[in-house]
Amino acid sequence: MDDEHGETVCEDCGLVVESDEIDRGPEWRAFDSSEKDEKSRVGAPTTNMMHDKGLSTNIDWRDKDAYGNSLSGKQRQKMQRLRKWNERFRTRDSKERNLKQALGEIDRMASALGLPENVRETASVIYRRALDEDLLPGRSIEGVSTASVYAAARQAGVPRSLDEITDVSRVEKSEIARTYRYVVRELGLEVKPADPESYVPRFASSLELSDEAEHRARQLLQNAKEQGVHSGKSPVGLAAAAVYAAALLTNEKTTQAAVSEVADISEVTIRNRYHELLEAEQDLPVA
DNA sequence: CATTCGTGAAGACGAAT
DNA sequence: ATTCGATTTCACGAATG
Repeated sequence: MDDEHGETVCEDCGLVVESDEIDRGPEWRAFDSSEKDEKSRVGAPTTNMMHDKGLSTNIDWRDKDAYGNSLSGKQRQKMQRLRKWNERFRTRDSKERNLKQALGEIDRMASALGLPENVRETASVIYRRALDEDLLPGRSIEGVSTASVYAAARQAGVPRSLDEITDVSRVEKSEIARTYRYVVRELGLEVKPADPESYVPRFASSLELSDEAEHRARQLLQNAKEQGVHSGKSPVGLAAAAVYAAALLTNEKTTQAAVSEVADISEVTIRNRYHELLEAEQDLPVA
């Protein structure tokens, strides 16, 4: 194992057997200590991202015995056969293969969306449950996978909008929404309405706004929350409006068009929302 | 000139029936 | 399955700087 390059290299011949495809780059940013607590996690020993939870037998690809000694020719051939059979058992029934494919999709989409690993884990768990409950018939693997990712991201407090999800998925938005609702209902999943604040960090950093502006945006949202200004309004729109309003208040250069761009929200909606936000701000004493 | 603002019609969505 | 009410979006023109 070549730790420096993250590659698995055959010690005998130098052949690179497997390059590490896992992105080890920063997955999330913590903007204050409370958020850090929210986002950080401690690695669990088992993982649901592998179709067998990583618990099934794996036969090492190296032709070494437990002590690291090389194997004789006869033993090598024997090991080859064992590996082959082991592989067959692992992907034996259709459910297992189904899972394998779905988890691959989940991983792909999660990567494309820059979602942290714990979200992929959650998505995997959700999919696994859906499969166990026989929710699959009549629905595509892709659709359920996508719905799982969507649900997982929201549960983890790092929501992605339906539009963003749609971009990386191979199924229609309407189908994702439909499947998502179905899965949530059938599995009794608890998904609170998305918190507008959880969108703020992403928008703010995309627009390269100062930390101060970002903080203002949060204040505006909390303020609005207390006054119940938001209800039935789109959380994304609220977040976008708060970011825009905060940029104005801190004299930073941004346009409605720019915010609208990164948030995938129409300018009109931003206009409507940020008026409401500023009104709410005036009714309450500023901190 | 770019950006922002307000309007009314049209589409999308969820809830209720 | 359809209807209804609220929200969002689009397209436009006007105002602001």
